[in-house]
Amino acid sequence: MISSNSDNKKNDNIEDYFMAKKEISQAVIQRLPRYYRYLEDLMDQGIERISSSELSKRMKLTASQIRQDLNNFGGFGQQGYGYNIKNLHDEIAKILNIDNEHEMIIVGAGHLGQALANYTNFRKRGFIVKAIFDKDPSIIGKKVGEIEIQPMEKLDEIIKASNIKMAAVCIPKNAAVKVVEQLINDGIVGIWNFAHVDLEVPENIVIENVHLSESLMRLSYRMGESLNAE
Amino acid sequence: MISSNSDNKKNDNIEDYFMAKKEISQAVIQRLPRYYRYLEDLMDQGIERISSSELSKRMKLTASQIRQDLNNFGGFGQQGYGYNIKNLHDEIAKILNIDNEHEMIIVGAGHLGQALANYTNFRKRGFIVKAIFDKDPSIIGKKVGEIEIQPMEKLDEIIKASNIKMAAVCIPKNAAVKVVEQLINDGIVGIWNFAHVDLEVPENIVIENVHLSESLMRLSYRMGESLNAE
DNA sequence: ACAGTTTTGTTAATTATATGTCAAAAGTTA
DNA sequence: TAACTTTTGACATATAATTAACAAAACTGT
Repeated sequence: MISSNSDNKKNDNIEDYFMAKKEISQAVIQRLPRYYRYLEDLMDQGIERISSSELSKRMKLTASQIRQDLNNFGGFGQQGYGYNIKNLHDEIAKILNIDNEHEMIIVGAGHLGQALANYTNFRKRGFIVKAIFDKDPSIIGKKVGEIEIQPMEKLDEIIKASNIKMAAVCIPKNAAVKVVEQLINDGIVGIWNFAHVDLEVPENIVIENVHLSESLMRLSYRMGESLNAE
Repeated sequence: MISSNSDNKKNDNIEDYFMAKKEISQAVIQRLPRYYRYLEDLMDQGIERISSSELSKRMKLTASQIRQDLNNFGGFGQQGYGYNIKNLHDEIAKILNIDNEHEMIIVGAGHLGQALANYTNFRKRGFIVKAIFDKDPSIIGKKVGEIEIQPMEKLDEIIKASNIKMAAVCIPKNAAVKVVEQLINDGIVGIWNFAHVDLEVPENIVIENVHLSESLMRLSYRMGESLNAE
């Protein structure tokens, strides 16, 4: 076989080819924040460097997988040395797009919405809750942490007057469908969805689902398996 | 090649072989609760039957995948007819081990713990919160929904006096490691872990992690990708 | 500076997952 | 009832993800 091109990897389209942008698999994206967490912990322990082999023992992965995952984004390691933890941590922060602050809003000030609003760890990672909304008049004006619950009527106005691109949706599924449409019209790009519904959105909009009841069902399933296995 | 056994599928060990228990892949387990949710919705809409092809359109999967997933557990469909929704719903409930009630406790009565305790949807699916615990004396005795916040000192006593096998852990990671050890000693089998740590547990113990900050980071990553792609 | 060790990044092999195909079964219609 | 349609379950094929292997690079100790 004759080829004028030594790079015979499949390319879905010519744009990808020229941009040399390989598609990152969902499995890798899934693991990425976990690497970040482990690197954070290692930094806190004052450790400076780590090999893929040592990290693989701690994370219960194969060293091969770690190296291959990281090499999707660049060669961050050094032969004979391993990875510099601070450096790798910062690189992954860049990849995850958490090397800068993100303003966000929360729609729904029920228990879950309030829990998210109060969750100081998010702020530590640069996620700043700018506003929280609810339709229930009896709680509007109430303070959640440092911010006041706003009526839904203010949603469009507040988003449009800001640079907010991210919204957590913590309302029942029926309400969620319409609100999400509204959010997208207002310029929201990323939706952290806690409603029990798969939202249909244009392809430039990003949805991250947190279906807690599905998680609980998986726990239940595996408990059943585990008890059967005895 | 000559084989005395027409079943030439790989078997990891002789026990699996004799029990005819095929290993269910994580990918399937991941999807199972989603099938359940869609079937529930279909029932609510009063629809009686559905083909894998029609369901595949709604769920954005291939019909082939749906049939293969379900056939891991049995042949629930009928040729020329499809699947009876009520029947399949009930079968999946059995598989997920949610055809009976599960008592559970919540450790940590912070915002998240309280949010879970108040989450009526869980009760609807048969998950009953029997107790909620916290170490903060200032909130002990306070009511969350119908139950009172108990001091951590009562943890062992209450679990041992009951048949509770499931616990949600909503406390900081440092505290979580010790508390989980305690829970396991008390007879807890399944842990719904909201702490930012990977817990080390014996292999008969089941952990389902909900790492919210990792989910948020994935959202952030994908938003970065989406904005770059423009 | 040299010999030996560690460890990466890359390519190849293996395993796992998803998709496509089709005979057989059951439904539907005339 | 007979012809035709639908649809499954099983299996075969294709794609994706993980693990293994190893040459080349950089480190370590003498």
